[in-house]
Amino acid sequence: MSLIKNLEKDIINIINTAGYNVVDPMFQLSNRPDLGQYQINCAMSLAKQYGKSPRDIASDIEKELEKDSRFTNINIAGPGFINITLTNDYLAKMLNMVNDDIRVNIDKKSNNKVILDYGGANVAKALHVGHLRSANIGEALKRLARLLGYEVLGDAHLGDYGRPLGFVVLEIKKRYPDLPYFDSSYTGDYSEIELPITNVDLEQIYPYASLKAKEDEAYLEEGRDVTYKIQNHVRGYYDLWKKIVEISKADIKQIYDDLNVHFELWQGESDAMEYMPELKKIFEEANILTESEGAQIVEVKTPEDTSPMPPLLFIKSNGTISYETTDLATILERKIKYNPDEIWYCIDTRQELHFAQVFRAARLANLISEDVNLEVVGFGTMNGKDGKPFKTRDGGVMSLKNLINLVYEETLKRINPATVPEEERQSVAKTVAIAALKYADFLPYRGTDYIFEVEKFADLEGKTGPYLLYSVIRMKSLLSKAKEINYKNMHILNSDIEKDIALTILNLPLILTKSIEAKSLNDIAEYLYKLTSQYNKFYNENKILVEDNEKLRESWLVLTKVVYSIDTLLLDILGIRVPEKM
RNA sequence: GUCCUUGUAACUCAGUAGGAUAGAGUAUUCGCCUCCUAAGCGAAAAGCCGGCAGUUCGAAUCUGCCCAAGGACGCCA
Repeated sequence: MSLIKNLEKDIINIINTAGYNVVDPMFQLSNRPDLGQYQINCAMSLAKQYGKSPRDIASDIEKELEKDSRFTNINIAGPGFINITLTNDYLAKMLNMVNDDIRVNIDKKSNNKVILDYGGANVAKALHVGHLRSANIGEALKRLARLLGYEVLGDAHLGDYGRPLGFVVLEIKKRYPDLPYFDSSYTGDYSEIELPITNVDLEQIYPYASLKAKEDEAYLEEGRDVTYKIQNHVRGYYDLWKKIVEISKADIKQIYDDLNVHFELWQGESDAMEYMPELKKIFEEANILTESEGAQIVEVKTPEDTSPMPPLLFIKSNGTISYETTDLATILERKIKYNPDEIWYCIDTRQELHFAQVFRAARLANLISEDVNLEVVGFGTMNGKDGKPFKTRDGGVMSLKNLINLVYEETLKRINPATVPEEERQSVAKTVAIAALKYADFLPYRGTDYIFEVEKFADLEGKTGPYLLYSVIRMKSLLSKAKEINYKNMHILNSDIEKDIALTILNLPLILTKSIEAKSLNDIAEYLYKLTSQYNKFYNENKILVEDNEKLRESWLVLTKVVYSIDTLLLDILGIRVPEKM
């Protein structure tokens, strides 16, 4: 158990000794630092329970607290707030423990096995700015969960199936009718064929084809036929589809690599297809399929529902399957292959109803054990300044590549030539640019929509990714200059700002716990800024390396080292890389 | 129409298991580099927390109604 949680436990015991039974003492960092470091707020709520005045209760608790040598400056304020402060010695002692082993500042949460579905990339379709959110949050959530004890498998769950891909293949057929893929007499090996199409072409073909399908009935019909051929593994068509997936996947992987987003599993929707027969059997045996308007559906509405809950379309009236069914097959696939305790879906909140239907159908069919937690981790939409989903000036969606490039141009201008060698400028600028993007995306709570502005992401000063990188690099540089100095122990916390830093450090476990419970990273992003800016203030006020008082210098170096290690730990959780210099 | 989400400083956002004086960044104004990276530090100014009522010792936070914006609501994924 972490130091801060232990402290809380001790305080519960003290309150019990004072004669009051309490589960949550409401022990927290004070928002009135002038009165004390921490506050205990339970006296007011205990008042009703015990029929006494809150101040009397606070006074009883105060008497017990005073017996504990770790606390000082205990006082009661207002209706019954108890303010306490830790002694300097005790605070320094705790910081030494964190310095010795950072694990005393982290609480494990669970050792459940989780499959985390994030990314949301579609084959042959450019990643756009909205994909940043899923990739970012998903990856960070995975890293956070692992730190707190979970075993997590990240799955890209590629959109590689369905009619859009049929249209892409159709359009390629229109443009390159002589390709052997469309020659039924061709008997050679398709894998040896050079396709005259790059990912850039695919990204252009996709919107063209889907627009044309909307306007042209005959084209639509042809597209359906091609889709059917792909899904039934018709030679040539199926092979071309595989080739497209391959080309597109390589490109998608490259961008994810740049973003420091890595998947353990690169399953696609198509991989779940082999589980369809078994899925159908399970649903038939569960006897929950009914026919409606020519389709096979599962009624998932319950009498308690007050909100819209349409039936799940298991098999569409034209005999094809819906993406609800694909998601159900994927649950089955995951159960068989990985047997997880939980499956988390990091998806746009607009898809929540869809997943609610899928989860209900899975429960009705007893597809997966009742103990397995199926959970949606929804994130908000990136909107433009008009409050509508973000579009570029020409009405298109801005690609993630373009956004990265835009920010890159800004960071490149600011790389310090005195510290970064010429040959490293570009790679450093890219790392800084991506840090700026990712951090800006983490700051708002995941569930709410937020307004996308290029200027916000390209901002390099203030509460930004570059600020954090700059500060961490400065700490690292300082520590490397202190290599010759033997520093091991924190002896003294000399000033208010040093104590503030110490308190922030000790509060880390609460932030991590809150973050994993909310499955949001904004508290971690906020905490990083708080800790780092407190440190920068301290850094600005003191000249550490030239300090004559050795005990003080040693303490300052320990403080620097602890802040540095927490910063690097948290940046790594957010999937933000730190360059050597900038 | 039904349901969900949101409304906090000029802008973008935190804060919502009720707690003391509502925070941050940006933008604005003013200070700080002979010394560990100034992408830094400090200061000032900026608010009827959408509105009205209620619950409570105490409400940005909970409840009700209203106003405004966005989203979802069976054969696209």
